[in-house]
Amino acid sequence: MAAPKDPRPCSIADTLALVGEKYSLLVLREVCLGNGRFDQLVRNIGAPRDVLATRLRRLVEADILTKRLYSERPQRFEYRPTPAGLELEPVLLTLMAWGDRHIRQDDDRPMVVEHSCHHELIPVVTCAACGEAVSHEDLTARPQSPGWTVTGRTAA
Amino acid sequence: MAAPKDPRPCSIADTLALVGEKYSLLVLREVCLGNGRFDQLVRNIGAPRDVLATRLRRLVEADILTKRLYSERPQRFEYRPTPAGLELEPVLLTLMAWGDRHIRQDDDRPMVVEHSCHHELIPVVTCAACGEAVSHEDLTARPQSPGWTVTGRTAA
DNA sequence: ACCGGTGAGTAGGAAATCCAAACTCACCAT
DNA sequence: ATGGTGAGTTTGGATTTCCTACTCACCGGT
Repeated sequence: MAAPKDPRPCSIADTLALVGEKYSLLVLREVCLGNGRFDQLVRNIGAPRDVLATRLRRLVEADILTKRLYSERPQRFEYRPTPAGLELEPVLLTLMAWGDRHIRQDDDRPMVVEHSCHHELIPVVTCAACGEAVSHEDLTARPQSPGWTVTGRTAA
Repeated sequence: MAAPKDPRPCSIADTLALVGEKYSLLVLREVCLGNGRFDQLVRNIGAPRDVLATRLRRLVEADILTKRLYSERPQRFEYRPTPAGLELEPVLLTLMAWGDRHIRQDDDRPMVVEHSCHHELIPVVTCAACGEAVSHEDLTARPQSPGWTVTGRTAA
């Protein structure tokens, strides 16, 4: 799992090293929906139990999930998202919206999320500073470390 | 890659089936930065060449990338994002911001993205209808198909 | 006490993937 | 002729994943 060659330093790569393995983001989906028990996860995700156990260990270790005891006598645990885990929910929402748009262009979406404003949630990524929706042409990459060669719109 | 058991229908899972394999999103990162040539990708990502070739084929097939000829006589290709591919850029930005916040709490970010408003881009996911930043407590999941049991805040 | 059921995993070997390095093929430069 | 580059493919071995079955602890009914 270490560097095969010398990939460049990148927070995207580092984040994916934590949550980019198969099923990890689906675990987060379930846990955000409140389905945090092992057998629920197995059923809803369809992952092998051993892989799931491994993912859960890593996600707890990365402080994305916490393991909560919900029954003392037969020790039973439930996984819940930490604040850091909840901050990944926007990633899930954006992925879901993309799939809804590009994979099922018909209206057979398997789930709809409603916002507290009583409209269906259509997530839009905006710039915190100006509030505008972000589009590719408005972005300029500014590498902070050497090794980042960018051929496109790059500031000096 | 088919259903191992009966995972529930989900656009997150379907999208991850396209871009969730190892390196796929890093390929998209490079391509969005303008580094679309094979050897650049190998160097910048650090992936084995055969795996990269497989990923590129799948991403082209999924209409996330296109293969463009940039030199006739020695046939040379370059990969570029399609409109659908560009719509995944917000996912990358959100992952990057998460990593910057939670993995490197210090200020040694490897890259900063600047928005056309001349401020550093801090991506925020908002609701298209009301414009508010999305937070977990404001969301209600509304399953559209059977098989979705949600224990948390679910509308009837 | 016994039987079946549930929840949370572990064990084991087959199947699929991944990895690194070497190789190909087509072209250009010296 | 030799060397170099770009875009991959091949090869063979190391890792992971997958899936079924098993364990262990407990509970509920009879």
